[in-house]
Amino acid sequence: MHLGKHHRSVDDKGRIAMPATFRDAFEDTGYIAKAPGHHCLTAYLPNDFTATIERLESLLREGQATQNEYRQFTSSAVEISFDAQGRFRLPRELRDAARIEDSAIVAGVGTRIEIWNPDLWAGVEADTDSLRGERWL
Amino acid sequence: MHLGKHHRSVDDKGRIAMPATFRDAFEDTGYIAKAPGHHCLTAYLPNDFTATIERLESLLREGQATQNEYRQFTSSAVEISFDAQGRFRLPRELRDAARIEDSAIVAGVGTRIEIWNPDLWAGVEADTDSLRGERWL
DNA sequence: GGGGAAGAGTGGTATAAAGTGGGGATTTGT
DNA sequence: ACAAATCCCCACTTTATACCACTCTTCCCC
Repeated sequence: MHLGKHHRSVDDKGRIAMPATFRDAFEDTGYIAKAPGHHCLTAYLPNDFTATIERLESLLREGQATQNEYRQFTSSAVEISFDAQGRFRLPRELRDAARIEDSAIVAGVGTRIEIWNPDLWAGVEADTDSLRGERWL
Repeated sequence: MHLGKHHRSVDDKGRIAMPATFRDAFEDTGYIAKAPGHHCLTAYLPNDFTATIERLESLLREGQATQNEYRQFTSSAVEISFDAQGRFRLPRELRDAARIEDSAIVAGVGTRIEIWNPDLWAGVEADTDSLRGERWL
């Protein structure tokens, strides 16, 4: 379970520090992929990523997902590794897709970890219309 | 598992650099064949290629595939080898079939590696109709 | 509460690897 | 024998990786 929101700088080499609270869950590697719609990126633990791929491949075999869907997800994904300071590299392709420049929000979203452009994340927090917590609190 | 998308130049000798992340999976050789429909090419590791051929031959024996299907796939395939810089040669026949001229997209698509004309690949990414990630994320 | 140690986050530099382009020898086909 | 294609080197540029240095916060322990 991933919780908490962290602001992180992204240097000109695309390096970004994984918040320490999340980093402990990764052993050595992890995966980053574009979220469908590309409003943000999603970071996966190795096990979660392979499980996601298998779920998608299963849908593909059943004809419930398309080859292009599979192409977009797999080709957007990259394996990451951490340097001695706990940073990983966010390829330019992914930074551009999520409109991330020199800083980003790394947010624990329960089952997943998302990486956002700070301005777009502000939009998430401003969206109070859909807040109807009385249904689940 | 092959992941990531790479833009590569194709020089006038038909040479193209296999992205380093994929190249490590090939020992010395690999195979390239036209993908059915010929919108792109598919690169296979030696083991994957023989497995694919065997799957096709099995379908052929069961009458689930045609001789012409078998002819087209096997006759389009070429064995590739890498030069000291990690490049392989894409024969003109295959370049023409996939409309590849002076650059190409090499994409890791999970179980396979595909080689695309950049404009045609843009069509893949523009196909967002089928994106319904909520089913598998 | 103050001092010290450890951890987290950020920035820069040096080195290695990846990608690209080209020349020239050798082979192939006509 | 000639032209075209292929192969084998070499050279250069860009990008990624590994290291090192510094600041700031947090957490102990005295």
